[in-house]
Amino acid sequence: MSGTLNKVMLIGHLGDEVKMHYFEGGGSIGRFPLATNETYTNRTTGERVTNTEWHNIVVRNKAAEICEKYLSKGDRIYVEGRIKTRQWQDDSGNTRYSTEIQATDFTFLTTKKEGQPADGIPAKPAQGSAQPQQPQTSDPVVSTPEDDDLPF
Amino acid sequence: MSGTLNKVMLIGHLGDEVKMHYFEGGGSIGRFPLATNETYTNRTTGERVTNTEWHNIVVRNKAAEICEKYLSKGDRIYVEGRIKTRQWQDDSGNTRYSTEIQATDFTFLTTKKEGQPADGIPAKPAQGSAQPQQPQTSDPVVSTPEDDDLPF
Amino acid sequence: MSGTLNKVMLIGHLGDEVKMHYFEGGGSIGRFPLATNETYTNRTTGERVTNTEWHNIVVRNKAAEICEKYLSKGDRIYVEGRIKTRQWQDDSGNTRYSTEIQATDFTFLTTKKEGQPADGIPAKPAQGSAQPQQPQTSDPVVSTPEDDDLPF
Amino acid sequence: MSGTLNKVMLIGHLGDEVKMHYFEGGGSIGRFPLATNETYTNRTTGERVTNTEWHNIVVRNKAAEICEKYLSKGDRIYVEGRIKTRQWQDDSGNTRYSTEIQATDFTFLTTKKEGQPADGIPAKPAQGSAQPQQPQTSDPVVSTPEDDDLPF
DNA sequence: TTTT
DNA sequence: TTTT
Repeated sequence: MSGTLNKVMLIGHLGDEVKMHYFEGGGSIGRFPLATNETYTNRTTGERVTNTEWHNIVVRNKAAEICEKYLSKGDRIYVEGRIKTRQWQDDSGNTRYSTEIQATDFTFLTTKKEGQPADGIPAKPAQGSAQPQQPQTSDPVVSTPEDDDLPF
Repeated sequence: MSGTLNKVMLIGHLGDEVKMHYFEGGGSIGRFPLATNETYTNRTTGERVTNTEWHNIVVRNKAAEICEKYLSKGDRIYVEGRIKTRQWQDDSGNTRYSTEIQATDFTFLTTKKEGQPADGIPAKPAQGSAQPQQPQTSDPVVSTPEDDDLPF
Repeated sequence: MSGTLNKVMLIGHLGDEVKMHYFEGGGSIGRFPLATNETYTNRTTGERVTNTEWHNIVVRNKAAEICEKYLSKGDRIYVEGRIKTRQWQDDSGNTRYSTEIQATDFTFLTTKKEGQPADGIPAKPAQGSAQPQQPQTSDPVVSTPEDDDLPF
Repeated sequence: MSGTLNKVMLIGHLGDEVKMHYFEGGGSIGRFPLATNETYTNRTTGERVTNTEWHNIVVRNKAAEICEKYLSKGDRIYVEGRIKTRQWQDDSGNTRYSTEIQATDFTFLTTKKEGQPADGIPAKPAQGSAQPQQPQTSDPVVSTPEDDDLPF
């Protein structure tokens, strides 16, 4: 069942700090809002209008901790991931939907001042492999291994 | 205001027919649900589980009419677009959110039997340009020109 | 060192069979040409012209073996990867360049007839992880783990 | 003729200034090298190695002029486009290949100091459409209209 | 030839 | 060398 693709690529600015949530089993999840902009030119008035789109970014485990450590409100980041719409029942019994971007890769685009890794963070955290005698290639982007996903 | 990117790329199957809506000014909009799949292997039980993600695709004007004409429920399509979350107030006065994919490009991936264009639809419909003496390059994908967007 | 992105996404048809090469250490590499098309409308003559672009796809290890097993000349596939230009000296001492697409993910788009996996191939081969009590999420696309890259 | 996709997405730094070339018919072309990085950890020695990949970016017409005006060596940019491999015969009669990225969209990622548009450049230059009474939506990224392509 |  |  497949032959499908669900991919999102965003470049935007953090609208707030990364909010972490830690689980008993040792896992963690980080969330932050990301803003992208779109510009209109109203054909009637000729004025330019900017619309902001907010995306709910979700990162997990080591990647989440890296984000929390190095990202701040206002920073620019490239995020790659997939769209996930969760649904739940509200108090009135209505089905409600919430769409998130589950991040799988990201790259920091804000150049930080001091001894901060900005871009140069330890890529592919926790990929945890050990094949001797061969170089391990890692992306310039930080990838979140599928292996340590949590069950939600 | 910008330096941002809001891009979605999906390959999936139509969950229903394209539903058209025509406007007085001559514009039109088409909507259809698109399914992408994700596969889990439950680590405890070892069984494989498939989750389906549904995306609300929105196409406009000529592109919408092409989709309505050539796409059917079950067909596979590549869709490129941007994420747009609209909000409105429900009857109880709560703010509700609905996330759509506003398609900017697409390619039909289902091979149709008869004299149907399947892939070979007239690309870049209504791009409406006329620069003489030079070949017009057009993408293999159908692009929806920004110019004929409607105000919503 | 980074903050960069090198990503290629292709949908095309195989121009030939997957050619495998096996290494002593147990690794393997598969290569095949992939065709994408672009359509021109010549503005002077009004005739439509199709240009074909050929991409050199390179897949490694388990992913290569899956490709060899299930892909044939003419099949359609989605390939995600990165651009890599290798250079070498030709017989005349000139520097020559060859650009390849090193595949990191792919999805088969040709629906196969019989009991062939077509889409439903065992995703994420060899990701080889073992974290108990949690479901392993895997993409609908087949990912080639970075860990088993070979040194070239 | 199609159902194919040829898409490249890069974030990198300019290795040199934008080199312009103007044609008699009024068209223009801009070229610049773009660097992306990839990081290895050599499994034997444990040392981290950075490999740089150079991409030949080609931009046309108004987009080229915007690039020349606002981009400098070292600047970071997001480039979207397609892969195009050109071939020609060298002096020895050998067929030689050169792979370029024909840019279709881009976004400046370097924040400029002074009154420079950096990100806020006039998007969608020369899209040249005139549909009254409706807002024109334009991407945050600069798009190069297909219409003014030149015949090479 | 870029960047960190 | 693919596909429509």
